Amino acid sequence: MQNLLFNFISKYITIAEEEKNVLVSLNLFHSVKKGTVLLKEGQHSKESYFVLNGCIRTYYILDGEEKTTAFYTEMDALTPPCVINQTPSECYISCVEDSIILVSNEDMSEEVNSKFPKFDIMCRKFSEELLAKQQINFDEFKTSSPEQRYLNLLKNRPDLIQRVPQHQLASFLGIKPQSLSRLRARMLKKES
Amino acid sequence: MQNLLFNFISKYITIAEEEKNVLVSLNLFHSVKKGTVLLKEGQHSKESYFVLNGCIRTYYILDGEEKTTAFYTEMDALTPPCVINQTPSECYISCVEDSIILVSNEDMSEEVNSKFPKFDIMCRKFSEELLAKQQINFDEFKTSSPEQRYLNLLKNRPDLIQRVPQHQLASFLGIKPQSLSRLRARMLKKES
DNA sequence: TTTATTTCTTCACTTAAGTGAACGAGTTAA
DNA sequence: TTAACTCGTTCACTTAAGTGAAGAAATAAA
Repeated sequence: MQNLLFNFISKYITIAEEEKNVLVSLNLFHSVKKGTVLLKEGQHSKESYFVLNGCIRTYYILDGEEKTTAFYTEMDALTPPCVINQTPSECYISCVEDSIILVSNEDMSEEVNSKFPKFDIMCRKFSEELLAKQQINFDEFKTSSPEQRYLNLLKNRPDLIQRVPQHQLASFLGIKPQSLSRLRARMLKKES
Repeated sequence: MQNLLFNFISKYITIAEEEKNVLVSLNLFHSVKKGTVLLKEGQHSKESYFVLNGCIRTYYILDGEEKTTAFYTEMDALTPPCVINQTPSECYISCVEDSIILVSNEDMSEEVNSKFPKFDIMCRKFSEELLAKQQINFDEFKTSSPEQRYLNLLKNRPDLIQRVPQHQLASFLGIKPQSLSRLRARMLKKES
């Protein structure tokens, strides 16, 4: 499991054995059960997450309704807005599946950065990459209809459609579960 | 005009006179006319923009139709995805109004970073902030209807509604110009 | 196993966005 | 000044998403 992390890091920087040991000594790995809520609205948090295995999701509760905004799966990283802004959280984070995640908090990352300066460089590269990815995602979402979004998802993250409950998927696509059902029925008809 | 930039930078780091001079010597300021296209689909670019005054927008052309995804106004910064990914651009950038913008390219920023190391720190802080802002924006967009998005815009960026053509605004809100007209008519009725 | 509960689908109906066309107001060009 | 164009609005019509209810299927709990 740790090798997954080191492979990931190697994409950005070269990492020595002793540096690996620094990371291991921090005890970052956590195993969390499906349904566990990692962050609730109103909470203060300094934690960032990195998914090694499984799936977590972010959502809001607006007018008593869950609005899912993102799914994070293998090798996805997530720093909730409330951590960066140092404000109480407006969103929830929970586990869609039993997952193995890496949890780091800001105080810790300062410690890592001092023992392991290259880590800082990696973080910057990584966050630049994230920013671009997010921008593209946003643009794609804005410029397409629910149906196109569903087709995009089928193409880019087909696994999600299998592993995530439909009503969460629907909300992720910006529609109600009933509309997603209809949309799928419509598409099947067209095919035949 | 340069003071606008220095004030902005001061929010992130303290900046000395000599450092200001390094920046000024780079000749970053450009004055661009309304309608000027700064970036076209297919182009390669290493340029980032910072708006001191005026308004620029990013858009895509899909099926011959313009899809506006963002407006950047005073003190907004923009690094197009193609610059980060080093791929040909998929989007266009053009000036909505006569504007004064700061144009920097990647080679230059390396030079700045070496002469002026604190700049790097600023960039990281700034890009973290951007990432969080973008995330919140995205979440807000996803969790609301066109009407709510319009109300949000009225609250958060009322100036945009005045300074930007309706059909660009509509596409920014994810709808057609006709629908925006209708939506506004509907809201006026409700008020009375 | 049986009972709840959650999840997904379907239906009828309402509401809002998409489409194509037409019109007037304002701007630009000839 | 006239003609061409762009822009915003309105209209009638189509299409798709929202809503509330109901039922089937799968999952979890007793």
